[in-house]
Amino acid sequence: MRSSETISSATGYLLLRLANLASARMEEALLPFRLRGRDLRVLAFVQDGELSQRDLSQQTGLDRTTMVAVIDGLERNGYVRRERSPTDRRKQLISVTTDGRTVLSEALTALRWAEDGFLAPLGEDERRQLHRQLSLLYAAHDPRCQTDDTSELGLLLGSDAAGTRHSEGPTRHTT
Amino acid sequence: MRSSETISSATGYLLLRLANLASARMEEALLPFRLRGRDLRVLAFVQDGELSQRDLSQQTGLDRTTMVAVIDGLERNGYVRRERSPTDRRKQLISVTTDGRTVLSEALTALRWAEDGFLAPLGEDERRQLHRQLSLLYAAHDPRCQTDDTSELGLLLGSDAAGTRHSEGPTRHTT
DNA sequence: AACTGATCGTCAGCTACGCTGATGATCAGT
DNA sequence: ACTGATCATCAGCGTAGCTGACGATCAGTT
Repeated sequence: MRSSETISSATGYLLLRLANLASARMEEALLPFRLRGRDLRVLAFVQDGELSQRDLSQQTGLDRTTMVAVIDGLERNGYVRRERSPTDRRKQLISVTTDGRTVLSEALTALRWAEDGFLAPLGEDERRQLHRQLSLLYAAHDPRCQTDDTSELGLLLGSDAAGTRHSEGPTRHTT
Repeated sequence: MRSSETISSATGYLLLRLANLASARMEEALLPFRLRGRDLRVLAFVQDGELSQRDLSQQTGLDRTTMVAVIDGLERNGYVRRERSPTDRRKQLISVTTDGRTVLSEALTALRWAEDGFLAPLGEDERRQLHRQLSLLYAAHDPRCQTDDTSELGLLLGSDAAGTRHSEGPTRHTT
């Protein structure tokens, strides 16, 4: 048995390597827009309404401190604006500018091109299937999409258990 | 139209975020083995035969300089050995130790546990489908997995073309 | 045998990322 | 007015990956 096959055939491994490759392509596609991947990610959510940086952090999954830098960049390029919330002056409400809206739209299009290229090896149906499975999995894992009762805890325990208490499973006696 | 839906529904986006989540779990699962994700990745390929660090770099997709550090770590833990090739004394042939073999096997098992947990939200069939699509896509993109006759060149051109010529697509006049 | 160009491993140094912890400003409740 | 919590921000840490350079070694040429 070749162990490389063992690991190459692991779904998680495939996921990671493919994400790497896809990421490279996407970054490349976004280059001319002066946007990094995470910038677009944030920008896309900004357009949904007047959100605070905190909100954006949670929605995008980025760290709150990272968000500062991202917004800085977007603001420097004139894609978004910072405004203190009138009701809660601690918050910075982030709003997209017309420039930002334009760039977002163009960048998303460019991204789709890149994505299409990346997924080209798959047929129409396979692509749809892939998208569906990924969506399901993402919905199940993203804390943002959880119904409040099941809550993060339940799922974490449910699936993490395999990882955390693997003292029952494969153990490693730290020599 | 909410643009967050636009980007959240992008397959590439899902791929990236899921890879992030999966990666965190896998790293966590490997913790007790004193292995990082990339360590295991390398270790798995080491077992395939006596490969040079150069070979490993290409196979795993890691940088040649990164490989030095990875091998250093693996060697420090006694999982692999460095030996100069007798036929080409520039090369370092990396071979796995019995300790390394044991750890690899255990770690792979732990990884499967974690993976199962992560994929739990999907049904049996969905999981299989997902794995299949990912495999296909990976095979199409990874230069290493190409059948030797078609050769790296052919498929690279075949699939890269769609991504490379996106200059035909939406362009951005760098003002 | 000497010379040239290429290859391999290694190292120093740079850049970028994400995170922790602390700080000042602000809010909500008492 | 006081206390505790929340928000944005900043400094700093550790890590990852990459570039560029270097010595050692190989293959081919003369």
